[in-house]
Amino acid sequence: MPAKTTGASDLASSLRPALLRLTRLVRNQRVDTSITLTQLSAMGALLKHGPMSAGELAAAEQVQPPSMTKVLANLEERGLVVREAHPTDGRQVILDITDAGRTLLTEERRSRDAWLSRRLGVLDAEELALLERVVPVLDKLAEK
Amino acid sequence: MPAKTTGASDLASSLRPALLRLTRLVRNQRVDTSITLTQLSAMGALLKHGPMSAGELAAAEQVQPPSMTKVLANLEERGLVVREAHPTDGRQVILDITDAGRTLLTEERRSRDAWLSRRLGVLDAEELALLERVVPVLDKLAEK
DNA sequence: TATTGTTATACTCTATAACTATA
DNA sequence: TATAGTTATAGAGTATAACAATA
Repeated sequence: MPAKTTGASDLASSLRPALLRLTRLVRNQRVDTSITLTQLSAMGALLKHGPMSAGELAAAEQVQPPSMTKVLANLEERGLVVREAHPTDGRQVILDITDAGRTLLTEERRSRDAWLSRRLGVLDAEELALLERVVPVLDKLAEK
Repeated sequence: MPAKTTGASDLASSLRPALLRLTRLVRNQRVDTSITLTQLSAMGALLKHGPMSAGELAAAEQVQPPSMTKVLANLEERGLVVREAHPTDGRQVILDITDAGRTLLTEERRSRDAWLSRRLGVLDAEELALLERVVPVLDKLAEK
């Protein structure tokens, strides 16, 4: 008998605190304190999905536009992303990651991954496989 | 061929932003703004594991002791948890959830679960089963 | 001395409301 | 008028450092 079927409500109740605690653990793992997990994630979205408007990026990252404005101001100041004018709509701002951003993202991921990979070491092969398969499910859930 | 095996490093890279975004979505779902997800999670830990010291609770919740002090001060003020003296160690403070805390926790879970359960509706049966099985894995990862 | 918890302080993250510029 | 983004402001969440009380 594989995985007893609990209700969606039970799943919700157990998933919520599990996400909260694990995210705290991951967020506090500040390898290089000069860049935060939030900034890293925004840069990662640009790298993964390509250039997009500030509004689109805010939506993709599940934050409100003013929050993204702050993140972007910081990233632009450091030359990690660039703002470009939208070709036809003067209101929109198109963001793209720079080469410096790509380099930093790669380096940061390497050191952070080293830490998380070590944590992942407490899991057995079956648990790792399970976790791997669930990542797209988490993405789908957050997509809205 | 089920689930191509990627490296632990790739898994870390994809898991991190997925956790961040989904937690933002869940945290911002403030059904009743009078209590926060952090407070709810602390009460949930007391309900699940029984009375424990402030330090133990901080460790279980993956926060530093001063952060937990703040959370507990708020919860105690509202009569949702109680502080009791440790029988033999005068330094320690033992926390327990009150009946009022239990009641509020149950109600909050109901309304929050209703929302998350609706979100879970975008998943198919296989994805739900997968998610259910991964919750203990996330807990194990966060346990440290 | 070492440990438990609290106080003091500060920074990150994020939100809502109000505003500006463009459509 | 409606939309995209920014500025202003505030609150939640969390940390580190310093302290008090007890072991």
